[in-house]
Amino acid sequence: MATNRKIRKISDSTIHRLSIYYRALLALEKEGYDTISSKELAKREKLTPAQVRKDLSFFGSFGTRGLGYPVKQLMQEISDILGINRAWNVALIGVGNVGSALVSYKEFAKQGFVIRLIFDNDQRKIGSNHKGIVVSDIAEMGKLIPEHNISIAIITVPGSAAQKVCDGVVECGVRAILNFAPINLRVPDDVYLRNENMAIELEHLSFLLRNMEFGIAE
Amino acid sequence: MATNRKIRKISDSTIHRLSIYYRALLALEKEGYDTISSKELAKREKLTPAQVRKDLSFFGSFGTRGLGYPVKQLMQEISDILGINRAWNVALIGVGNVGSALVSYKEFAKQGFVIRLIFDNDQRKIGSNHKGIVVSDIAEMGKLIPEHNISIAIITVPGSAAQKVCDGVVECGVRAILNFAPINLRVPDDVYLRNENMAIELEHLSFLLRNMEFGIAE
DNA sequence: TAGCGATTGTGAAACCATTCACAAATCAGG
DNA sequence: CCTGATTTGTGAATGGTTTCACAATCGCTA
Ligand SMILES: NC(=O)c1ccc[n+]([C@@H]2O[C@H](COP(=O)([O-])OP(=O)(O)OC[C@H]3O[C@@H](n4cnc5c(N)ncnc54)[C@H](O)[C@@H]3O)[C@@H](O)[C@H]2O)c1
Ligand SMILES: NC(=O)c1ccc[n+]([C@@H]2O[C@H](COP(=O)([O-])OP(=O)(O)OC[C@H]3O[C@@H](n4cnc5c(N)ncnc54)[C@H](O)[C@@H]3O)[C@@H](O)[C@H]2O)c1
Repeated sequence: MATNRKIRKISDSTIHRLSIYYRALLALEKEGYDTISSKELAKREKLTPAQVRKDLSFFGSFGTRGLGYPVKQLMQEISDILGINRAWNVALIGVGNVGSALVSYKEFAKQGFVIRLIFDNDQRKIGSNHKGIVVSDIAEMGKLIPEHNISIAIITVPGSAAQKVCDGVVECGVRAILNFAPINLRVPDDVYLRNENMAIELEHLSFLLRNMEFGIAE
Repeated sequence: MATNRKIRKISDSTIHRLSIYYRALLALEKEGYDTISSKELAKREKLTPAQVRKDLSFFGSFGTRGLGYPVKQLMQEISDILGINRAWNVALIGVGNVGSALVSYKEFAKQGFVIRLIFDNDQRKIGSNHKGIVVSDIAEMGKLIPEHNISIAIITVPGSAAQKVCDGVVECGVRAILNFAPINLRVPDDVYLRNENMAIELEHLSFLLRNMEFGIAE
């Protein structure tokens, strides 16, 4: 099992690529592959075979020399590693444009990320029903989050409210946050924070376009 | 000027941090700061002073020794570098849950990313009005995208349609794509592609939570 | 205008991630 | 059961990014 292996430090890029491998394997399984070599997997995802092997080797030896990796088994291993072989209870705070889109996205639940609670501070929204979930008052967070065993909070409130909301969910014992507000949230060291910042991605594209003509991007 | 400097290769991380510096400077300006030291800027964004200085030094010498960086001027320099000192015409393809959220987000336009065209292939949506923009038939892309001088395409169609849509916008001459579909798009080498994959971020959090108990994350 | 304290800008060092290269292992076919 | 073709798993080499450390520079004050 990959779970009780002693691991020192896995880089963010490796974790990111594990997600990519998982998606590739899903497709390969559908296409009827039983095994896949690092060479072919790498080709599909525009990576190198060595990188695929090195990434996987941090967690164990899942392949068969001369043959490759068994597709189904490797999927199982990666979902063990990523922790997506189980359900996580998720709370979403701020059911506006982005929040509504996320709530109605069925793939998350299929993947094990189940939105159990929705919070807002707008009286017109509190009590309304979103895909079967009644929107709760943000003031109820302290009671409801521990009750529902929430592991992950998704923050989709305006930037001006995000830090306060973040402090609130941390206070409730949530240790993992996905933040959509375009600000740098301050969290304690033992809380995991990931940011989804669409403006930064657009700015990156803008940089690339802007500098194309100067020959920066090789 | 930062624009006509000879630059070899700037790392993705540096570009990402430039966006972060820009946001920090916006806040600092509001708070009334005239100058800011790399030390304080780093502290605010949980980075190191050396990193701030090194990042900026790739593009020029914007600071004053003994004093720090002039806030307003540095903002100007960074927006020159990132190319956000101008407007970019953007097309959005797929006006579903995510697409609608993006269209109604006013901050993008304020930042210079102006959505000029919206495409869909759903007859019920074509012709409807989203924030003043009439949704066009995807079949019109070849005509409208060149006409409107579109630089960036945002793809918010289901994964199954994304590659085809992507090929279409590339065909129209678009060189920068922001993709929300959870698949690895294939684009020619001279097309810039950035992915916004929310599931991968959730999986990263799941990994961290999953492995917390085994002492991986130091 | 000289001296002090602060802070930049930048080579060099340290660190981390990726790629290389090959021994070890397995499969398949006779 | 042996042989050749294949592919893994992994130390070592390479390449890239971050941090260190300090000379150079500037503002300020007297
Ligand atoms: N809409 C987009 O396309 C987009 C793009 C990039 C980033 N973002 C960011 O995502 C976040 C959400 O954007 P949006 O467009 O959905 O905004 P929105 O205004 O549509 O929704 C925000 C929601 O949060 C609620 N809210 C506000 N303060 C709250 C508080 N203190 N406690 C609980 N709920 C509160 C509001 O009632 C509202 O329902 C913002 O930070 C925005 O900057 C949005
Ligand atoms: N909704 C979310 O919260 C969420 C989260 C993560 C990822 N995503 C991804 O973002 C993308 C969009 O998600 P969504 O929830 O907005 O989906 P959606 O079904 O609500 O919207 C998709 C839109 O694309 C249009 N479309 C479909 N095929 C098209 C084609 N060939 N040409 C033009 N338009 C076409 C549809 O008519 C629809 O309007 C998907 O790839 C999804 O996987 C969504």
